[in-house]
Amino acid sequence: MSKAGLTTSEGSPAVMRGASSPAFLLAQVGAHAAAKFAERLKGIGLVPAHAGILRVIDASEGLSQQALGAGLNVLPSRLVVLIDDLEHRGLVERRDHPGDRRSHALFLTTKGRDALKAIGRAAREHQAALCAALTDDERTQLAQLLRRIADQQGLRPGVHPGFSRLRPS
Amino acid sequence: MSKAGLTTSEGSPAVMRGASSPAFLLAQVGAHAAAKFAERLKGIGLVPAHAGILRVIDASEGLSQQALGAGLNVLPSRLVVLIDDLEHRGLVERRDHPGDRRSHALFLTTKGRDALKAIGRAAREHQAALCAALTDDERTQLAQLLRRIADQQGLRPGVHPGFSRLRPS
DNA sequence: TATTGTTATACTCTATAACTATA
DNA sequence: TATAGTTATAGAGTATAACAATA
Repeated sequence: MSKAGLTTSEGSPAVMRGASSPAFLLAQVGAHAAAKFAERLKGIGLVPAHAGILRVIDASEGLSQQALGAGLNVLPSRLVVLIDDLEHRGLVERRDHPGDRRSHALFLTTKGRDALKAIGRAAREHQAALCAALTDDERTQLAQLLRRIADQQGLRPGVHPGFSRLRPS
Repeated sequence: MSKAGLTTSEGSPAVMRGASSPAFLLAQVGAHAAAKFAERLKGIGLVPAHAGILRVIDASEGLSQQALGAGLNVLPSRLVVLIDDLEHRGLVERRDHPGDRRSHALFLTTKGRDALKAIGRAAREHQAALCAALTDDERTQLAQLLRRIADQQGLRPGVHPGFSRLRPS
């Protein structure tokens, strides 16, 4: 008994005046993309922040938690529990830092590198599903446009502003 | 004394293998866009969900809260406090629904319509700032690519999946 | 005295469930 | 009995601040 039809697909007039602007679509599709990727990671038992951490440690082994947090824009207190997770699951190892007994040196285990590969597969599947509507050329085109926005806006490559606030589904 | 350089802009190798993929960029730039827009709305004293509510009420006045919630994917309990906000600030009015004394009919006040105009201005400024790196043609091009993804992914026009989890700054 | 990692606490936000008044 | 709106409660997640060990 829809008193006013919003549930079904009727041509809504003013509702979407701004809804087809690049800015709104960007936020909308971006949130969808992040949620879908988080959903896939959940299948591996990880959250997006875990993936970011594994990726950065892999890129520069022996990293301290301080440096890791700075690179990913994650607070130290939050890092502790995230790394605890990864360590308990045997993906990451905290070793003594040579020269500074306060800090830890972070390393990936073999299991951690396997997990990283699984994440890579999930990312590729995610991308294929997300961009199913586009040709290869169009995907490149889209990436180039987005990269120019990202550069101009001063976004650091590989750093997701919303690492914090992303949950699956 | 960066033990491992992540803070500054050194050519990072494996860190960003996937960081320039359309999928990651989409999530990254999308989150940035949403945060920036929320920041602008904060200047008006609103959160993104408020803007969505005003927009939908304007599109179909006399709406019930039920219908509104269905249209925006917002839970009834959450709607109550959001509409309370808007009513206390004199932007929205809850009138008796003719024919069903359980439900309310929602209307925009003059102040509410003014707020909507202010939101429109904020949105335009936001878009100009966000897409500063692109020409008009490129913005259209970007919007078209995003719209095709949105359609194929089954996203409803005007409905932001992350209306919930967006905070300014 | 400053810094690394850690722990404890408080705060925000969202969802779930109970409740009322109508239908 | 079911539904609209409301209220209350609990849960998840994050940030802030205090703390111990080391520099």
